[in-house]
Amino acid sequence: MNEDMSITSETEERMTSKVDMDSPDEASGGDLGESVPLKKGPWTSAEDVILVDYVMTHGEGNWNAVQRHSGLARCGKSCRLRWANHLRPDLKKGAFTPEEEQRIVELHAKMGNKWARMAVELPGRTDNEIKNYWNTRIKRRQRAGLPIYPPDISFLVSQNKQNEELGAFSSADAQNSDVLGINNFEIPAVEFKKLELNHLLYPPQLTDIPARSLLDDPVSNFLAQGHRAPYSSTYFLSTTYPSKRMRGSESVFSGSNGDLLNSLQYQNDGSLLAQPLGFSSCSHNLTYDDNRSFSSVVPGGHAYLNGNSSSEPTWAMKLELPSLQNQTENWGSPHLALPSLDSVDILIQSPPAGHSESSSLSPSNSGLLDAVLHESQTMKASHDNSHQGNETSGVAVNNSCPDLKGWDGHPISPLSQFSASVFSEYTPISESSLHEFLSMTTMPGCKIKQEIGDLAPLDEEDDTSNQTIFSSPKTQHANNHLASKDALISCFFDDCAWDCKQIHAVATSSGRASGHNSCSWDAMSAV
DNA sequence: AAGACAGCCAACCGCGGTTCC
DNA sequence: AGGAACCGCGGTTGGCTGTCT
Repeated sequence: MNEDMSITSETEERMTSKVDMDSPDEASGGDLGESVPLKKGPWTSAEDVILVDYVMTHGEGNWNAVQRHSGLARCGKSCRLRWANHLRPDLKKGAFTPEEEQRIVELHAKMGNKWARMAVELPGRTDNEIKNYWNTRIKRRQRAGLPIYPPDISFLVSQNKQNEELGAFSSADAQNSDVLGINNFEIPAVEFKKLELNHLLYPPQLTDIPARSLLDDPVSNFLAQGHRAPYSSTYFLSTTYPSKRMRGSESVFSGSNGDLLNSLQYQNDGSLLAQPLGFSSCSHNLTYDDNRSFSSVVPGGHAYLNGNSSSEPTWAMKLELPSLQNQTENWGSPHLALPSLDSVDILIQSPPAGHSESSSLSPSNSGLLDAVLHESQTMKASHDNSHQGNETSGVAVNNSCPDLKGWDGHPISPLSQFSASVFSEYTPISESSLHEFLSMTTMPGCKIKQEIGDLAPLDEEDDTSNQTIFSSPKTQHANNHLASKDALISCFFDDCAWDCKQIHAVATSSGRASGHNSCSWDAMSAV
């Protein structure tokens, strides 16, 4: 279908093609002759053949030369896009599989709107595809009032966030640990320096605990659960369990959210070992009310808005969104009104700047030690405030959305509420913390764009070996050149080629892994 | 049957980073 | 050093299609 739609007939070309000489991009990128207007609109099969022929001959890159050398009346940018999104031989066609969808959710939780990076993790898929999928999905879910992420992913993200924060402080500003109240945990700082979502410090059993189970008896269930959440994926089992990182009795929740979590530790065999660690740096408390449900008392928490308890991970956010800044007062308002869907979108995509900054500051990131110090002080103040008045603010938050729905439409679980709450750990809602927030938004270094990949690229062997098949267009070309051009072109327009491409992708991957790079595309096409 | 609406997707646009001269 | 060219990314647009009313 995609191929059919993207390759227009000549008749359609006449109808839809248009010429735009005014585009500044083409003016800058196109080195064409004065008389050759650049075409826009859908590509024709003839143009595709020309482009494929050119790429197979000259390789990828230097896209503006395509027009010069092949006569294709397309700007370089358009050529690159066409190749990357439709003509590359390794592209996977068809709808996303459930596994891919799950992966996208996880990756988005980890990376935010880093479509290109996500595409690297999803072999055969393009950033455009993923982006379109996500945008559609997000709109649908928002419209339905559902959270963006399933509770277990929210939970993972929230824990990762805590680890990130601790990592930042433990290594970059260890002397400020007293500010955080972190005094007596002995986890080596190195564990925090390299954290990313894939390397969470707890085993899958814990990630898979159905959030709902906590509703009945949070503590005992939390300690004893071994069954799986409905959304738990094999991905978690295969990629998020860094056994080599699990030393004996390491803290599972190396973050700082609440005494319960702080008290949980895992042994190497995955069994829980309850041991209070005695640190609690966060500004909210976990409470266990008469309704036998957890409530996370936080000074703020936009994650609750619109029922989106599973907020966007903060490190995925950009900080320089004017619209976000405009939301500040609403966050600080003691009588929060539920935002419109549009504003929720903004909120989902852009949590409070101060918050984002918090999570963005890792030792490997930008070196903004000042910012770290500043936030240390902020956290200290927030911590103090939480002891003074978090009860009231927390109740307000928890009562503000009585009919929250979970990922699958079920009432939101207390665990996911907790997960959402920890995102908002330093989100201002009280007057004092609002001031902190406002001060953070104007502090130096506030315009950092947080990118998780930049934070934790240090331990890449897991990711690259497990997930990345086509790591880059350049390397892809190195494989492509092995293939016969004719066979390749025939595959492009052959409905049966899809499976070949998948096989090719797998074979290419395994070939690389084993040091065999000579997987022939011809051979695969013949399968 | 037909119009409205939403979903989907290809393509475009603008911007920022990098490289080249 | 600085400007131009190139490249890639993320956001947005517009057209097609399917579904609903």
